[in-house]
Amino acid sequence: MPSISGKTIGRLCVYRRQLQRLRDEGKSNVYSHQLAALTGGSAAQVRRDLMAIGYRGTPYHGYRIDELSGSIASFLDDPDGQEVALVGLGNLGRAILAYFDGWRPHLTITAAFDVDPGKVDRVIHGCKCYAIAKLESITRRRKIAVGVICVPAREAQTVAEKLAGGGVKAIVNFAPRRLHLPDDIYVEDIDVTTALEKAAFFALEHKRQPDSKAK
Amino acid sequence: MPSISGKTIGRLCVYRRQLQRLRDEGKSNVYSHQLAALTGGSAAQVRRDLMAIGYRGTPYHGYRIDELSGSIASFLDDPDGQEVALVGLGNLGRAILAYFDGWRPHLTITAAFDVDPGKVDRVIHGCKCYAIAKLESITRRRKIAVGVICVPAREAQTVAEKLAGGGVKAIVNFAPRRLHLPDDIYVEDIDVTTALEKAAFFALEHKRQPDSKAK
DNA sequence: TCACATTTGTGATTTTTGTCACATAGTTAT
DNA sequence: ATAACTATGTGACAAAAATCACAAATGTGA
Ligand SMILES: NC(=O)c1ccc[n+]([C@@H]2O[C@H](COP(=O)([O-])OP(=O)(O)OC[C@H]3O[C@@H](n4cnc5c(N)ncnc54)[C@H](O)[C@@H]3O)[C@@H](O)[C@H]2O)c1
Ligand SMILES: NC(=O)c1ccc[n+]([C@@H]2O[C@H](COP(=O)([O-])OP(=O)(O)OC[C@H]3O[C@@H](n4cnc5c(N)ncnc54)[C@H](O)[C@@H]3O)[C@@H](O)[C@H]2O)c1
Repeated sequence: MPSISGKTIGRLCVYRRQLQRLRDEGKSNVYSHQLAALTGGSAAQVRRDLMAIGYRGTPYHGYRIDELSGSIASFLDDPDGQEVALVGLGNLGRAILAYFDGWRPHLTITAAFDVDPGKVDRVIHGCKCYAIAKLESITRRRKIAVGVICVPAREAQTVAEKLAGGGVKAIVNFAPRRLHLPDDIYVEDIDVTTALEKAAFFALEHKRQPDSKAK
Repeated sequence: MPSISGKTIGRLCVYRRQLQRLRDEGKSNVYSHQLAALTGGSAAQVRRDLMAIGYRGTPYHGYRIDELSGSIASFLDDPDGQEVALVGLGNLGRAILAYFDGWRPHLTITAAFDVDPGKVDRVIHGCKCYAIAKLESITRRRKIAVGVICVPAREAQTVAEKLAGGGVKAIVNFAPRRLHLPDDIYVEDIDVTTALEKAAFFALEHKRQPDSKAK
């Protein structure tokens, strides 16, 4: 079975976003090399990725934006929609809640959890905050399969286990800790600190060798 | 010249963070397989990465935590320290500012920029906010080489060009837009939306095939 | 109609990344 | 000593990802 790579999935998300933008601009067709320029890849890469989901363009006309968009959507999205649980309403958690508030209807953060009694039972950015103790029962009852972890690093593992216990199958983890979970649970780490340190390193390289053209 | 891969750089940052934690726990030595378990890689991977920076452990004792930590630091860090400029003090920008406030001294966010007159000239989370018009002159004068973009997507390209114009050499970009910049400027994208959509996809896979053991 | 330009789809190839496996070296126990 | 362990460093290998390059398809224009 020709399973599809995680990198391709990521790029498909990016393609789709750019397609939406092109459609808003009134375009109806797009070439692989245009999509490549917009997303920072190569034309061949784009074609390979689209091949993976079975959508076929037509030579000379490229891809029909609406069709391709729909093709990606039917590949990536749950037609019933998906709910997301977010744990930890600190600075980051609230920023994310605000950002995704009113987001596309098929993927919505519909439950938040925190230990802080000052946040529990309030509605924040359109999302009800529950006590952490209710996490497992609520995710299980509502069949929530996606979680976001925005709690301090020390709490991350515990929270991850609760999410897993509540039937969550995929987690976006902002805490700088490797989560130890059953193999069948997908974890996408977002490590802001590492990203910054990495950038700092490349800036430093630049200072160490003021000439090189390396990317 | 045996240039070092970006992936290795990223992992070195992660190793270092875990080393610090181990040291705080009073440990003085660590084995490659322990570091691997802590960071989610393999022991061989860890050894390869450390080989890349030239640090050598000793069989049976593994690596000395303080030495290795220092080795990584001297490889990654600017001994003079590095300043970072953050642009866009919205929800996300402020969360990041709060998070890195009082961070390790060698990498500090020391200047923030925004268009909003309500934020300009105030000090937020220990960081002075300047008018966006002053970006290029301030980064240039203070030789700031690292920037973080937290402005709305539509403004990201313009801001990126200003950063580049001010001599910034590496950028962490939170806006969901591919930045078009000279090749010698490093860009690290952090795409939260894609991360969430990707996680949602894998959760969905789970629902589509309730059996598979795939990671 | 036919030469020519443009773009897709994909086999072949290259480049990058990660893993294996084992010689080497340090440690312990007898 | 020396046998038995344990862990590193690294050449050889395997897997994954990206790129190349070209046949096939589509449109253009004389
Ligand atoms: N803020 C950032 O920009 C940023 C950047 C990088 C990483 N992170 C990571 O994201 C996480 C959150 O960061 P933050 O700045 O929002 O922290 P924060 O301290 O502002 O917020 C943490 C929130 O989690 C809640 N919490 C604590 N323990 C909990 C538990 N067991 N169950 C449920 N809720 C709990 C707290 O009540 C608080 O609301 C941290 O792991 C941090 O390392 C944040
Ligand atoms: N908040 C999140 O969790 C989140 C998640 C994913 C991506 N993002 C991305 O991060 C960026 C910021 O998100 P946010 O939620 O903080 O948005 P926000 O609207 O809360 O903040 C944007 C800030 O940028 C400032 N700004 C606007 N134009 C500017 C300019 N030209 N120069 C300087 N400052 C300018 C605004 O005054 C405002 O303070 C966006 O691109 C968003 O797509 C945010």
